[in-house]
Amino acid sequence: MSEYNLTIGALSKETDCAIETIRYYERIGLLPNPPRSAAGHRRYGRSHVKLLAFVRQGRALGFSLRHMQLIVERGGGNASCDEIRDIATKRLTQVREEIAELRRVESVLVNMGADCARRKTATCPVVEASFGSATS
Amino acid sequence: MSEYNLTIGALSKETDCAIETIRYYERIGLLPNPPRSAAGHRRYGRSHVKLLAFVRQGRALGFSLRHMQLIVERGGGNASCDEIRDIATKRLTQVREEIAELRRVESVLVNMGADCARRKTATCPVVEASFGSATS
DNA sequence: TATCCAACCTGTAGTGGCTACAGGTGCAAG
DNA sequence: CTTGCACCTGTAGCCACTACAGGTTGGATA
Repeated sequence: MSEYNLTIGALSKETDCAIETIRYYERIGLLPNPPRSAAGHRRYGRSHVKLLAFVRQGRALGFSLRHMQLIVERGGGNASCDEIRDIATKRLTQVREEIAELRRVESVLVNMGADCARRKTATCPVVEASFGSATS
Repeated sequence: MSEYNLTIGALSKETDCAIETIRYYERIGLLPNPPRSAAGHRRYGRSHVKLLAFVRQGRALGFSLRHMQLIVERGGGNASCDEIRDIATKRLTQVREEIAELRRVESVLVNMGADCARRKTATCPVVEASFGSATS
């Protein structure tokens, strides 16, 4: 039944999450304290793999650890869906803003490159333009 | 001539950069130590405004402070243009990768929202799917 | 059985780029 | 003369890790 046969290294490989990070998550209370072997080594089961994979997926989507903690705590509850959807919706808005901002950045960088390629003067035109002779 | 008549507060307003951040930049050697008034207050001139504005613009484009420091140091030199263009090119690549990644994230979030709206079960389907009954 | 090395353990400090205090000084207006 | 603001220094906190130092354990080999 209780097949806690995974070492922290094995869990790390399965979830593609660094060992240090797993211990960190445990320390901040995001992952439960796993059972220990006689020698004090952590032993994990399938449930831990699922939970950690879930957290990592959330992180990859840009949710904070605080948010993941909130979701995990409220995990099974029935009043939680709205709350979670709210978090997800906010994140979606944020992602779209970030994309818009990065596109602006992209175009600025492209223009910079174009300027740079056009005239190769002694002083970099990029620096020259914004920066002038301001070296104290 | 030497019109160092700007207080740190005035510089902060002109560059839209927090006072604490200005002092931080000075501490790490990115901004030069400005002259001081009799009372020990920092006094800035036009050159500082330009330099700080340049750094802030770089930051807004996603360059690290280390990079900005490098560019500022090499600022007037003639061998610097290639180096700077190299940094900018790398950043452009990175920005494009970030945009691609955020688009992936966006679509995942949209799907999540759709799932969520479709069936409002007791347990959140998002949590249910990835997370199962893993609450230790 | 002795030995070796990788994998584990704890605890602490460092990263980047700020941000937020605590506790003090200076200066001008009412 | 006292109120109140802007400034000063120095330190600690934030997030999410990451990187040690210095020690124990587990399993394979000689």
